[in-house]
This record gives sequence, C-alpha cells and structure tokens, in this order.
Amino acid sequence: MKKVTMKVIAEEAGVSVATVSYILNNVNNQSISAETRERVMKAAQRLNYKRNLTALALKSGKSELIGVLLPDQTGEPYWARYRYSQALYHLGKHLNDAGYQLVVSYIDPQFSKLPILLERELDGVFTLNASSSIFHRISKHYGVGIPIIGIDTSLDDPLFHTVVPDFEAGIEEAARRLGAEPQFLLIDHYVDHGMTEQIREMAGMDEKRMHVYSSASELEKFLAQYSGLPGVVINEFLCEQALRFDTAGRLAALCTSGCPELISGRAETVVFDADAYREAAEVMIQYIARPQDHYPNNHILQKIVHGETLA
Amino acid sequence: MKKVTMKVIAEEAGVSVATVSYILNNVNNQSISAETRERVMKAAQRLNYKRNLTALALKSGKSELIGVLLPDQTGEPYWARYRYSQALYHLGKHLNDAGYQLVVSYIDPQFSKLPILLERELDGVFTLNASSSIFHRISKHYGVGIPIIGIDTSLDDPLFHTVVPDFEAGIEEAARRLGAEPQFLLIDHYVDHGMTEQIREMAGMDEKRMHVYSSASELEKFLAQYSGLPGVVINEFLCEQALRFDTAGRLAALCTSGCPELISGRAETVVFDADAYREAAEVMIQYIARPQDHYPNNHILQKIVHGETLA
DNA sequence: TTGAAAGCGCTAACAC
DNA sequence: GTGTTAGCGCTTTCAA
Repeated sequence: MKKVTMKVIAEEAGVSVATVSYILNNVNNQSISAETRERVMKAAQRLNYKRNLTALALKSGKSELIGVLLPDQTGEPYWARYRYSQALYHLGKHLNDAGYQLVVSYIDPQFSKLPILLERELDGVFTLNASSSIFHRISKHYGVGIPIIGIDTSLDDPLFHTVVPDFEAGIEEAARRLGAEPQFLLIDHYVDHGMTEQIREMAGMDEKRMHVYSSASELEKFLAQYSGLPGVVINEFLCEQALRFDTAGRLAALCTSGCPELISGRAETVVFDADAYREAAEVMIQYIARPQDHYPNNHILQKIVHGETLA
Repeated sequence: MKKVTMKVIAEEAGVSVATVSYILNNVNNQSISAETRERVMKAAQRLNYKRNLTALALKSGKSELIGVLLPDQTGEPYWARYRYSQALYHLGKHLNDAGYQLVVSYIDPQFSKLPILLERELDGVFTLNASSSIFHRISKHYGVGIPIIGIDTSLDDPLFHTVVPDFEAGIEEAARRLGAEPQFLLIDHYVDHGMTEQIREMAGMDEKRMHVYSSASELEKFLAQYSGLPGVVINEFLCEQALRFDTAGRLAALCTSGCPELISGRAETVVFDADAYREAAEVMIQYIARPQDHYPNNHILQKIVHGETLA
C-alpha cells in the first residue's frame, strides 16, 4: 500500500505539490481558485492523506517532541512510579494541547551512557528527580541548544528552571494542622540525593529526628521511638506505610504524589498543587518559541492547595 | 551556534559527506583508508557531532518511535495512573534497549479527534485500556500500516495482539489461598467497559455478588452485605480501599498493578507477571522487522507469578 | 493563480 | 578509496 504524499495528491488533482501544500496548509498570502481548492481537498480526503511530521521536522528544525527523562526504577520504592506518572500526565496534557508530544526514556542506573533519546532533535527536555551531575551532563550534551527543566531536582542554577514542592510551607501547614510541634520527619527516598539534603536542611530539625526511607523494617524501628507523638511524613505512600506501624500518634502527610485519597481519613493531608506542572509546561513552550528571552524566577514552587483535617 | 552536520564534518576533514557517512556508520563494504578514517573521526569528535534521527527517519521510513495511547485520566480512580505507569515502564525498558522510544499521548475523553501523535510516522502503537471502538478507529486510521497491540483491552480480534491478566487463573488461585469459595468479587473500574464485562462473564458468579467500583461510598454499601465473608478484589488499590470497610472477612487481591506491597500482610495477594510486557515488546519488535509474517497466538496472558499467604 | 526548484540531513547506488 | 547524486516529504521563494 503506497504512502499518500502531497505528490500523490498533486498527481491525482493535476496540480503541483506547491499548490497542494498551499491549500492543505491554508497559506493565507496565496490566492487559490475555489475550484482548485475544492479538487485538491477532495483528493486529499479520498486518499486519506496524513501529513508527515517527520518531513516537517526535518524542514523546520523543530520536532515538536519533548523528552522526559525518568530514573530507572529498580531499587526505588514501588510508589516512585506514581510520582513520575503524575508529572508525566500533567505535562502531557498541557503539552499535547499545545501540539507537542512527550517521548519518555529511562536513565540507566549507572548512567554510563546518555539515552539514545537525546540523539533525537528534541525541542526541550524535562528531567525527573535527576541529580545535578546528570542534569549537567545532559545540558552539556546539548550545548546551550534547548531548554531543560528539572522536576523534583535539587539543582540550583540560575540557568535552569526547576519545579519542586514548597516543603517549607508544607511543613508549616502540617504543624498547624497537627496543632503541635512535629516531633519527627519521615523523608521519602529520592534518587537525587541532593533533594534529601535540601529537605533536611530546610526542616531544621535535629538530625536524629529525621528518617530517610530505606526499608519497611528500618522505618518500623525508627517509628518505635516516637510512639504516640505527632510527626510529618513526606509522600502519601510513605505515610500509608507509617500508619501501619504507628496508629497511636497523629501523622500529617505532605502529599507530593497527588493522591491524598490513599490516606484520607487516617492522617492530616497537605496537598501540593499540580498546577505547577502546567506552569512548567508553559515555561517550556515559551522557551521554545523565544529561546533568546530571559525568564527570571526560575524556581517554580508547587504550592499548597488544600488538605483534610481530621475530626 | 551552528548545527554540526555531516556536511560540516566533511568540510572540516576535506572529504565528501558520503565518506563521512561511510565512516561514521562503519559501513563494512566500503574500504576507507585508515588515515581518512582517523581524520574524520577526530573532526566528528571535536565538533561534537550527533546524528540527526529525524533525517534518518525521513530517509528510511522508520522513525524508531512507538506510540503509547493512554486514557485521559479525569474521572478515573486515582490509582489508574499507577497501572499505566507500570506498563509504560516495562515496555519502555525493553524497547529502549532495542533502540525504540516511546511517545505518549492521552486520548481525549470524548474521543472526538484522534491525537496528533498519530500523524507522526510511528513504527507501532500500544493502547492501554482502550475500548474496541477506539481500537478499531485507530487501526482504520493507519490502514494495515503498522502493528498495534492492545494492553488491558477487551478486544478479541485475530488481527491484533492483546495483553491481559489471566483473571481466570487468578480467581482460582485466590480461592485456593482463601481456602474457601469467594462470596463476592470487587472489580476495578476500567475505561474499556468491555473489560468489566469479560471479567463478569468469566467469574461466573451471581450478578448480585459482583461490584464494579464507582465510589468509596458505594463500595462501603456493597461490602456491608458481606461482612466477615471471604472475597476477591481486582487491583491492590481497590483492595486497600476495601480493607478499610471490611476488616472482618478475608480478602484476596488480584494484583494487576504490580505493587502487592501496598496491601502486604493484610490480604492474600495473587500477582501477575510483568514479563508479559517484555513479551509484548518483543512481539512488537518482531512485527516491525517483518510485518508480513503472521504471528499466531495473539492473546498474551499475564501469568500468575507468586503471592503471599497470610498466617 | 499556479509551478519549478532549492534545501532540511542523511544514505546508498553508481561512477571514477 | 572516494565522490556525485538522487531522493525521503515537505515548505517557500521566486518566476511565470
């Protein structure tokens, strides 16, 4: 079955490819006789013509493809996937609407080689939970070519936009809901180790009172020390885990995964706004359109939107 | 900053683009003098040359891009995302290794228009939880052009491969673990309504005893009738919900999301093998390589791998 | 109002 | 051992 190209349409309608192109693209500074237009449109319809985005990409230098680099998920807790999926979905929705597609690729654990994905002519790249070193390696690979935005990354570089939950506001709000000073903090596992560090520093709590999740049994051990005391947990899935070991004290969860329903009714929830992803998508689109412009305020903080207080 | 193409390398090294192409691609039926090879390689290195996959795609007619069509997730329970993510990850890992990239796109809820994604020259398409009507519309759009594989779909057509959990074996195993005939069946919400129907038929249980999840309150009402009785739940997240309302009876979960950890210790778990995704990826690769071949046995059933029995 | 032709970056058949 | 060239499908300038 032969491919239906503009050339085929042109032959079919007895015109040149240029004319077909004008008509199919509604080029407005070209006058086309109603009759020709009709004929070409009909032919295109009949033959079920579909434009070839690959050719367009080659011609224009814009692929309308945006890469999303996700960590390989071996060794991460099972819920990591949910966070990534959440981000992917929101980015996807907005960028699809704007005519872009997301190409996903997983970074190999040792990060020995850059994903092939990057050999493609991408219009932009999002990284999820990538360490600064990975981030820099990617940006170096591209030169200053294309915009890169980091999500859930500890990177702090005026050259790059990042999207991160506003943990500071989150912890404050959590304390308010608990009605008491939190006595401990449970931190989710992040591939980007820097994230953990930033959260630790920000929380300004005694090191002893902070626990980074590694395994259920370690978590249980840690929680045993704080039985009956109020605490804050980052990530609703981790909170769900914690609730199995600590039913006495009150917990407040910073819901970074966007599914407070998971623990609804069993802990306080502080939810971060998924709107930040829309914002990130828009920044990306802006950058692609006008790469030369400077976009200040490159830290997009996921704001607190709401939460649920227990009776 | 100018793009580094083969042409640039050629000029830099004082050879033709063809020669550059031969060398960079290690074309083996071309003899190249060691000296020229050296010179070209050096130049490519120095200029940080990256091949242009778009041009290759146009030339070869293969994009090495595989589409993944996901349902728009508005209106679905929050956990739907996890299932999709799980499939995406496993498919991605295998296909990335084979040199393919996944392009994701969300199907708009009314399915008024096909996603732009499909205008791209894809080498293949996976659908997730797509109804037969969507499936057929997509395949019609492509003619017989490219392979399409449906995951979590009720489609039953010898022309297409599908991947679906082996619910029959799952329910049997669940009963075995429960040590008693299940008295009710909780079915997860599927966008593809046909899936629900197939499960219903297969279970062969009294209609009254089967409940399709719609909301937490409806679930609670349903479970109230079966307090203390053993039952089977499809999907670990749904099981987690159910465990909040029914702590008296014993539940067995068919873990279709691949994260039995979520309910570990609180219900029997029957897990389906993620290896089916690898298999699907391989079938896809085969099809792309030899589209004319016929691949029999087009139903890939996700097998039971293991589970956890409660004390 | 329409068409010819160049060119986006690359490969491969063919010529030298 | 290396180069010339056509062509993948498309847009767009320029000419008719």
